Amino acid sequence: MASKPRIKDIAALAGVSPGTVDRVLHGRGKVSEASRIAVEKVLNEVNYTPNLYLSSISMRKRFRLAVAIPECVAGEYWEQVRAGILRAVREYDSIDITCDFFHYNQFDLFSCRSTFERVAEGEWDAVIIGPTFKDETIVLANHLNDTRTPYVYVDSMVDGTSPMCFFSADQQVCGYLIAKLIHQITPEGSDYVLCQAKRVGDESANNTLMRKIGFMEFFRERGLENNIRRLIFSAARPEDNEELVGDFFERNPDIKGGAILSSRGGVMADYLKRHGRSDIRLVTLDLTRSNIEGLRDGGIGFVICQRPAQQGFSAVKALMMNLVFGQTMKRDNYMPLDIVTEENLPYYNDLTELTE
Amino acid sequence: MASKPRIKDIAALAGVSPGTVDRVLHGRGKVSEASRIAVEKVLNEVNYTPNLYLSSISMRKRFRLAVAIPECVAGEYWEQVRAGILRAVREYDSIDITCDFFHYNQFDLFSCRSTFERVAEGEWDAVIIGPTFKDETIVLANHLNDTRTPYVYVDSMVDGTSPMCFFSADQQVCGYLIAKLIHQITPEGSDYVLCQAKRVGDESANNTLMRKIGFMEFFRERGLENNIRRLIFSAARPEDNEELVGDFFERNPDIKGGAILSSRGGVMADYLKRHGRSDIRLVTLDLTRSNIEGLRDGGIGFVICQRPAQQGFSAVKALMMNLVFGQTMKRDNYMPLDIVTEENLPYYNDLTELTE
DNA sequence: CTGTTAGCGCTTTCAT
DNA sequence: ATGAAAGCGCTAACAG
Repeated sequence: MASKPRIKDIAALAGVSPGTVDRVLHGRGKVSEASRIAVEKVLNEVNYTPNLYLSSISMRKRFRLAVAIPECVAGEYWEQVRAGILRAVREYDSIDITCDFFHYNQFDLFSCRSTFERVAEGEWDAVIIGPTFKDETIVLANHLNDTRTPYVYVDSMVDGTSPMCFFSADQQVCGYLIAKLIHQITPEGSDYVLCQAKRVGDESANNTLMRKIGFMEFFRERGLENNIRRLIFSAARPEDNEELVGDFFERNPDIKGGAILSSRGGVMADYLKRHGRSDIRLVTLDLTRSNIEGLRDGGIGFVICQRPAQQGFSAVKALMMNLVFGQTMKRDNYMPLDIVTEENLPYYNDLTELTE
Repeated sequence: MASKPRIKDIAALAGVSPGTVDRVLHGRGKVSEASRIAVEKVLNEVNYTPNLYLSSISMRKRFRLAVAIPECVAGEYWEQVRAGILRAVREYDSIDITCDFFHYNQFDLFSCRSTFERVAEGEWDAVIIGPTFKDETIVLANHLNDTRTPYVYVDSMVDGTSPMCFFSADQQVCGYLIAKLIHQITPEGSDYVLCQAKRVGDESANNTLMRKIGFMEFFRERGLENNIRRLIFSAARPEDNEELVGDFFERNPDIKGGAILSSRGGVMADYLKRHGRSDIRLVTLDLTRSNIEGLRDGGIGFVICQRPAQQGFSAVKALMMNLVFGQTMKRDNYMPLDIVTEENLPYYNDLTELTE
């Protein structure tokens, strides 16, 4: 057999018609025991793999995706998720997919609620959700369960729901890793500051919490938890920090390292730079525009990247694999936590990766 | 227009037949000026994208790939490249691709030469090359140029040839990064050892050279080049190292960090572990089985990963995009240099990544 | 229950 | 030069 076996070949070998083979393959329609066995016998001998693109075109199917995620600010996290989604949709261009975006204000519960309600009103073949508010997500998830619409999460899992799968990073490990890195690049006996951006709902609260747990775990293991200071700063209005943060560092002269367990590291880096505190090393999260700048000018030592674009890409791919090709994948999918420095930064486009 | 426009739709709009549209789209056959303009006008208005899988099946094309790479040892670099290639072939299962592997002994020039000759004898639609010996690669590349067979490199570029593209990591940056990491995790004023595995041809020589340049560059920038010691050890026969390496560390008591600019870090880690020298931190290359072990038990601090599986995957994808879909991509493709620690290791399967 | 047939979108051949 | 028609592999509707 030079080329790949086709349904027609299998039919001939089994002494039945192509129609029957199709029925056996997909378990649809009625097939006599005898034919089924004959076909299955042949299938076991030849390694048949269907041409899935042909199959999807023959079925004349269209796929309507809804994407419910926070608003996308240029150069920030969710825009990268969105870019990954769009890339995947383009990659599956041969399949008739359309993709409707529903963005909500991640700092506004009511915005999330009404957006999710609009999503629930539509008819979708599948939904991608970027969860921020737990309760609203559960409502939407329940609705999708009722209507038997598959859905997947990006960025985080929401307990008490049953998505087809989710794409996220292990946040506790993320926090632990940040702690380890900041500890490694500072002198023995330093103090550390754990900075938290004041803005409420900046991230899915649970994610930040898990990161903090991992972060503290590292220092506790080493009996260094007393070297950790806390600082709450304003991401929305950096000018408010001048006094606040200035006071803080004056009172804590031994601080040599800082961690920001959100994507707002750039704000701190900027402050330190303006005040000539290049002795304080920072580690933060996500390759946002301002963090990239911080890496480049040395204000930030390491950035941990959760591959947002790949999360979006994978979400679409997982749904397509399931809807079109009937394939299932494991539910829990953790992205690598990329450690990005000034040196390897140029190669982490997170988008070119997906071209492969 | 609810659904995607088809050739038939375009034909109708332009007042010609589907056959003519196809001719215009692909510039094949003869088409009158008038029809061409009419069709192009419509094409500019509707955003036509062909269903490429359908197209490739209609053309009844088959693609035969040859893959000429070093022998694959389980758990080592080239096996991961191979896994990525196989994954991609499976992903493009709907296209009729076959893939023949030709493995050579990367330590044996004659093995490489005769293997490449066998590749040159075959008829291929495209070839993937993992170069080790420069001259033999050039011979093969020239032959492929003559027969107008597209080829791509994985692992490294070979100057003086013109592949369709290559997938590699920037080796100089890689060396620089290793230097930076080892410097960061060791106390101020340490000495460092740059270890080199004795085995000839262990890597494409040029790769190792570039890494060394990057490595030294880092220390030179900081005026620390005199803190670098050199050590040549045996990767093939670890037992030879007992005395050799033991002597070395006795004569150089201030060494606190070591770099191995090949994938053989595990051998050194093993030595240090057996001799209770957990104070010496190591950084090395590639997620081989033994390096993974070293990361896990703490003998190795960081491993830099060049994403071999993704290189293989991308190589196939690039060729398919070109052969089947007529798309071209940029020639130079640098993989990210992943910094792997004990913590993020579990998420760097490098294969699950490709599932996306 | 099952074989036959028409059709999916794209390409190619063959008359015209 | 160009339209009509057949074919690629797969599915679905329709007879029987």
